[in-house]
Amino acid sequence: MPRDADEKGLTVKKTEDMPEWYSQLCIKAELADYSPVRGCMVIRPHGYAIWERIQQFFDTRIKALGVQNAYFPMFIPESFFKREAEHAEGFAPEVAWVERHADEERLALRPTSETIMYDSYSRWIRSWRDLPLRINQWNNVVRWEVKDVKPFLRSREFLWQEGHCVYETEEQRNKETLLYLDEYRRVFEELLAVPVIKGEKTMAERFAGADRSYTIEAFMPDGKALQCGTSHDLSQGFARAFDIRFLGRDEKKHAPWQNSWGISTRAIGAMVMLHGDDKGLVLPPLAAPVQVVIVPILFEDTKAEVLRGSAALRDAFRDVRVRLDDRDEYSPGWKYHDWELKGVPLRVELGPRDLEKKSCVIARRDTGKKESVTLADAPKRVASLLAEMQRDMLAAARARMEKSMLPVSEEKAFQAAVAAGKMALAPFCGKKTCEEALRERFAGVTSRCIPLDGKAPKGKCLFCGEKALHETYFSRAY
RNA sequence: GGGGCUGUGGUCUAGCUUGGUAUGAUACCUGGUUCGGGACCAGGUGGUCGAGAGUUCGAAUCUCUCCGGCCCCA
Repeated sequence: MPRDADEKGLTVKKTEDMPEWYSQLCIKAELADYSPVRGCMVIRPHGYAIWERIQQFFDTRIKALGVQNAYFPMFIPESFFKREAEHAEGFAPEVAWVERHADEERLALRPTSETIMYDSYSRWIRSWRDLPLRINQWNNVVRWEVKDVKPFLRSREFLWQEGHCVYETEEQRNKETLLYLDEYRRVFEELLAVPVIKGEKTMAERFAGADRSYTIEAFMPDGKALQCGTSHDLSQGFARAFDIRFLGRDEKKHAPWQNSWGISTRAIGAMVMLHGDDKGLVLPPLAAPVQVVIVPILFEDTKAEVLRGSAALRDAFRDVRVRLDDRDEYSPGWKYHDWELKGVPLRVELGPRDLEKKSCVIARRDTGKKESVTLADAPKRVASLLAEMQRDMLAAARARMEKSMLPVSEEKAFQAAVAAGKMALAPFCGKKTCEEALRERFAGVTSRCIPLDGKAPKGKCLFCGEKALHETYFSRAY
């Protein structure tokens, strides 16, 4: 695609060509780069630092809930993979295989690790005293996607965490599955400022091998939903297939209850697409690797003082992640553009005029507003602006999302809503066959979730006329 | 599965119809000058023209094969 070569910044507007805008943004903001292998990406330091923010936030939370980290192999024997029939069938189209010799069993590159982990679990679990077992791993998985590959949103290999817990009782399991889902909500809303809907997946969208799948769904500005995290109540098929049993308090053998849950680097994609603008990335302060950048305005005669003042300011901002950009080879304007492209939440400008007034200028990335603050007040003001920006970004995104959610009660309104890039909330019977028929009629539209805080449905299923079980969200999706 | 477009220094690109050893911009390096919203001047580094074969005195250019990328249809 021809681009203006002299444009270091984005050459398309977000509203004009969002797929192109998104790809350019990921590359030019140095979050990611292409790789020699189609469908795979390189995560560059700026992108990886955001992933580390996510890891740190979530890892701290789950450890407080009693989860331990571990690591399992990325190669899974085919025989393991096939033990749970529904699971094997569900993942079959996107599994990549390693085959070395004809007489050796081939190995799957894990698309998810239920099978290899549960094989170990069967040896580790003997009695009810071994439960609950709560293990998480931060790892990579491979899903051989063929179409619409994009940095972060869909790639053949991606990073994620997968938690796999085993419980004595169904009640405890059910309760915790939802607890992890709520932790995901916190990652997205509190850290990434991405509002989400918590819900249950319909039968057609359920994880292969689960009795119930829960999801958090975000809504992107191009009218597509993005599944951001899932938490599954697994069927006891896994326990049976991998022979996980425990001796209960009643001195009898029981099959335990399990869940699995995951979020991936896709979270970065959601944040980029939701908050980015025509100037580049906009990072919510808590997720930003650098929260404040100080740009000194250097003139020959005042250079030394301004640099000294800038360094003093940097030291005064010791409670935030701050960077002093004292590079000599770029003009201040060039640096503004560069840091805006990279999404740094606050920029502090310090020049001779400011220094004379014992003040500095603070500019907000999300609103573009600038204000002059005394040097003495700057650290406090920076802290409060960061907190404000974090809140405002979530509130603004939530307001936009709510405008995109539309309850409908007849098929015509449904069609109009999804065509207009909205998320339609419709009464639905929940049947797999009904949903499959619906996908034929409305190309690209799928059920997103049954909201957990939803009301009882009014009337019949919008698509087949049978009894409606739930109000359900539908839209196009990534 | 069918059809179309495309591949030239890191990036974007001219040249291809009509064959003569590659144009410009940007980036990068050096020096100078500048710096309150992408400064400027001078010099410089960097290309087996996607790969292979063929035609020709001579191929980025013509022919064939292969490989990659993008788009449309089923």
